[in-house]
Amino acid sequence: MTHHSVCDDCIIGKVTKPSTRAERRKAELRQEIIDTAFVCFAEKGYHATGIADIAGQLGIGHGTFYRYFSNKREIIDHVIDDLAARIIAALGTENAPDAAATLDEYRAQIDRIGVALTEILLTDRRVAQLLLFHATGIDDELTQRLYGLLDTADALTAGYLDHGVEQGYLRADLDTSNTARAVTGMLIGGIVYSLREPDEAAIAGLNQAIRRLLVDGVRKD
Amino acid sequence: MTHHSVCDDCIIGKVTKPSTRAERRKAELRQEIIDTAFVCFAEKGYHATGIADIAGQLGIGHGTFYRYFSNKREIIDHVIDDLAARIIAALGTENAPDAAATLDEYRAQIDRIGVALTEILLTDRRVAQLLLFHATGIDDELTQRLYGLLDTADALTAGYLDHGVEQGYLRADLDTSNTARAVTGMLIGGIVYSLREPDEAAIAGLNQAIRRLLVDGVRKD
Amino acid sequence: MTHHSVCDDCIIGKVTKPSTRAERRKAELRQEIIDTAFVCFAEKGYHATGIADIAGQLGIGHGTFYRYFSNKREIIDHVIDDLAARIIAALGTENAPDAAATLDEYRAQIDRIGVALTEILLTDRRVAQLLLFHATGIDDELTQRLYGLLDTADALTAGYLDHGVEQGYLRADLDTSNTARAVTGMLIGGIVYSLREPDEAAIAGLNQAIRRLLVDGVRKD
Amino acid sequence: MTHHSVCDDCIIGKVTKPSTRAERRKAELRQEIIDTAFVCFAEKGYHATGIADIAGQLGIGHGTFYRYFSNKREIIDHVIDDLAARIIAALGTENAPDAAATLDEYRAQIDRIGVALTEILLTDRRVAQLLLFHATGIDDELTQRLYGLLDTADALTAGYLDHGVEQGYLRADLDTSNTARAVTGMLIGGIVYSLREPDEAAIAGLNQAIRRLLVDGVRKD
DNA sequence: TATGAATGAGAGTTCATTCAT
DNA sequence: TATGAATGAACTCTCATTCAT
Repeated sequence: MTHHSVCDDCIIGKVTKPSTRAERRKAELRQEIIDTAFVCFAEKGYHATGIADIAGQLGIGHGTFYRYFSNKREIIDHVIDDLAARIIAALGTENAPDAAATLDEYRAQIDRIGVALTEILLTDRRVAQLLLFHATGIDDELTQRLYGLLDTADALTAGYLDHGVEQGYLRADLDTSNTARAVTGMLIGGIVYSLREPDEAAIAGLNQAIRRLLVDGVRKD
Repeated sequence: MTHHSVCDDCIIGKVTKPSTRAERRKAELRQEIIDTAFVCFAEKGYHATGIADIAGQLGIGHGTFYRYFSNKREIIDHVIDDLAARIIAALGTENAPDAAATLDEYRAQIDRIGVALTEILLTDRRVAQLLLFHATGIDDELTQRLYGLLDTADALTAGYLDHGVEQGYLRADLDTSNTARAVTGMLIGGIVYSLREPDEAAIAGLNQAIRRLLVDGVRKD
Repeated sequence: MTHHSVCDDCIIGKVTKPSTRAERRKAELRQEIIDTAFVCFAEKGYHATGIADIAGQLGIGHGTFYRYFSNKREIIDHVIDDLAARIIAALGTENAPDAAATLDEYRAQIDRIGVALTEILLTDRRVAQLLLFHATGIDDELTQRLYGLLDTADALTAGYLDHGVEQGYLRADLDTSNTARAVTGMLIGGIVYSLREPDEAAIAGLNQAIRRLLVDGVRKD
Repeated sequence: MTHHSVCDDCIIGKVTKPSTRAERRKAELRQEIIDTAFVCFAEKGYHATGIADIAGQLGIGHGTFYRYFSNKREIIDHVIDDLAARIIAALGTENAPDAAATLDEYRAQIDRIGVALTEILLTDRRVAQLLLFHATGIDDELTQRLYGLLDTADALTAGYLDHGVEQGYLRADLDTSNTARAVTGMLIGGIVYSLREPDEAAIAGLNQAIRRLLVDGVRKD
């Protein structure tokens, strides 16, 4: 009854030939359902969204939904999976944690990550909308998965910090994992702020403050 | 249809005489309903909680609920109001932003605030549980109110920072409002972490990292 | 999850005062639902009957049904219970197995029982309709209960036979329990026949044949 | 809308040439569908069995079903037809009603019939399972067909009795048709008993009692 | 011809809300 | 004033049937 053995036909490495046209169409529709569900959940919330809404939006009969997913509950897992994959893909491309060798390079790298994150989330704010507002509190299991995403983010950040410590441009006694958690908190805070405040200048200001806090701290000297 | 003209008999300044005993009893029951709703919402979530659950828990008929509140929707407003008041009360008591005159005193103050916050949220984790997991995504209006709470927190934090800048122990060019937002993010991140991780030592570690980041920054020198 | 602890407010011995009027009305409605369900199930069958049919027939909202029974499945148990009680009441009244002391009296008693049975089932053929046609094959558990009714009937008949053996007007080596089973079979066969053939004379003919078979056997001499 | 013009390619007298191979294959599959439907209906009941179950069990697409039968409803007719044919075949082979010339031969014949019946129904209890539990109450029309089977059984039994009367070893004034109905009732009662009670000795006991009742009656002398 | 993807009528069930008592 | 019986809109899910491939 565990929902997590989800990715039968997941994201990466699909070297398998597109197979028959029927199978391709099936996979397509399946994906379309996930995408539409994502939109509905993000905009109206999980509870306010009925299967009929998703199906109607897509222009399919609502019975069809159940040919692809056996549950309303099941689909949000797939939606979340997709989002996680999307985010990781967006972040992971060009910013390996070992790319920075000096504090200045580190600063530049942080800038790039900030821009990338902002990009994703301004491009489609529904991503954050769903993850932060509508995916919470549905289920213990789903909550655990969200925690897992958080852990991933923490680990990612910690990787950058660890590298900085190794390279010597970050404090040697830095508690990297806890600091990473704090940083993730700031980032998510920034994302929430971006959700309310569409003004890019304002967002840039907050990004700046976060970077500054992260790099220099608030101490005067 | 706006829900916000809520506070007929709100939090502060209830100088109005206790009036008749009947009226007092009524106010009491009203409060009990709010408290019970808080517990139910926090534990099972808003959607999974029925009016009948709240009433049953309290031992009143569920029709009675509608003599005190006209909506299921309405009550969560009051629950949130109560929580906000509780948190502000807990924070505001002894820690005026102007209490710190030096960096050391500031550091000490931050410690006290951290302890106070931890206190509230470890004492009754349902507070955070509700605010962060179950109050989100119910409603646009409620979301706006949560944003309002966030703003309050930001403003509070900004007050401390402004004071520090004025006193000269914080950087003069500090962007206090954006930095405050970043700090609030860290705090909430910490709270979320506390929710999953009941080990007090771990929480203390994260608190420490947050304080350190806030005061010293991550830079080596 | 066993359905059988059914009779909270069952059939016999209701010495408990009718209590409040509200409670009486509630019990009444409950009974009306059972009766209406009986009618619907008997006429259209269990599967073809929707909760909405029962409620509509009764003129209540279909949500109301669920205030009295938690399941569609649950109500047929109560319907069957009621029928069993009705039948037993109808049979048991005046025909104790020890009422017959001679073969002639036995013959007369059998006549009376036959008449009583015919009475019940001609009065409301839906009873047999439901038990024989629509209650079968719904559920393993329900099937077991029907078997139980059959056993009761067998035991009842066996009682009469045992008494006859004791009194000496029936064969001493009679296998009373198996013969009772055979007799029950004949009776049920007769009931089925009555269901199709409303002509009372025809039914009387079959009754006669059954009695004759039972008392004299088919042997010429 | 009458379902009864069923037997396009029925049971008996299929002298029609086997025609093309394709046609033969078609008839085969058609029969396989009927057989599989029989198994499913008998085991899970008509309502609990989906077309997809039958098709899946057989390994064909469930769309294919509709190339052979136009209805879910239609197929049970064919299933019943098949069963009737099977039973009649099993009974009719060697036990012509005119085979018995004396009471002793009659007794022996009854034994043989009892054995044959038991044989059929113990060999595949699903036959009785379906006929007695799952075919009832589906439809008025189907009920009529079951009644027809019953009539056949009655007529068959009546034939034996008539013959006995003619031969003079049965009572001259015997109401053969009604007695036959009673006998059929006993037989069906016995079958039901066999369904619950797999112990062969118990079944033999009941068979014995039925035969005794039939031949000697319960009268002491 | 065989298939299974698509469909939607319709089922059972829940629960916020009303209102007579 | 407090109650809980009554309600029905709304929801999730099933499955017999159709039809393009």
